Amino acid sequence: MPELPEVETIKNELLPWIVGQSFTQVTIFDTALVPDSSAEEFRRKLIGQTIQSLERRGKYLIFNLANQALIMHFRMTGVLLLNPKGIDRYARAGFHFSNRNRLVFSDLRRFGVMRLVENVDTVVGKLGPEPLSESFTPEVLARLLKKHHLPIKAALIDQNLIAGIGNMYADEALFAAKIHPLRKAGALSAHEIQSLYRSIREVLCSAIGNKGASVDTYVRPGGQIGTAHFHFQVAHRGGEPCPVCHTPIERILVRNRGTYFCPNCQPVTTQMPLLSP
DNA sequence: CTTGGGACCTGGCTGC
DNA sequence: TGCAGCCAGGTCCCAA
Repeated sequence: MPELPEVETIKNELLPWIVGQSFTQVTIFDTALVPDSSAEEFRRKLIGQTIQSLERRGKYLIFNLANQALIMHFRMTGVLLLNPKGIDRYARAGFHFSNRNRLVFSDLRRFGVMRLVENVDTVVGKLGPEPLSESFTPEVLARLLKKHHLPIKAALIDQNLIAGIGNMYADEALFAAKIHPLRKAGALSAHEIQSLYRSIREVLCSAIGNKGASVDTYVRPGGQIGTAHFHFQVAHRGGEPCPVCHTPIERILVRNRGTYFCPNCQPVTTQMPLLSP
């Protein structure tokens, strides 16, 4: 499932191929992909436009055009393939560019969405801060979590609080910070928030370094897998021994989302600091 | 306002 | 062997 590291990888690897190019041909195979307009209108508006720049905001990929932006969201199973050999059965849209490169949006579960907007804020305006930006500090994180009573796991994946963290990286960050996923967001200590802040940034940076996690259908634009999932400590590892203490990793539901954690390393209650004898 | 739960979608897996 | 039923999860929508 493309979360921040996966979309960041897609952006980075696509950038040299399509920035400065214009759309010469657009084909929509699945009209559900463009909920805001007809396929024909979408096609007509896009053809001839030049891509000025490519950026990521949260889990959104933004193609900046002259006076508009094409915004894609991959949801769970969407992928962008650069010059694929053939068209697979899950292809939802195809793009041709002036330099003869092709891009195919493929999406098994059909949750992915593309929008063409004048103002990107109509789509990404309510997103919380970018966790890897300079302006995201432990103080900002503390302020965001302060007044909330929801489980910290639910807070981390709420895009309006912090942008880009999804189910698997939330579990990884909480494990690294030794925080139980059901702890109340507003009840974390200053020390725990410091630790969580560092863990979020380390987990995301490391995943970007590994070009994302290919746990579902995610592959990079060239078709190669990302390797971040090989380094997962708890995510999708229910029943396996914790890499730190060997306690079996548990799976619970938090807000109806599968949540993996180590019951020993991430205790429900805050541990009192040990006093030396 | 905040929080929680279901819907959407389809392939893969489990169990009868 | 066949197939019903459940599960995966990002976001939207609605209810409490």
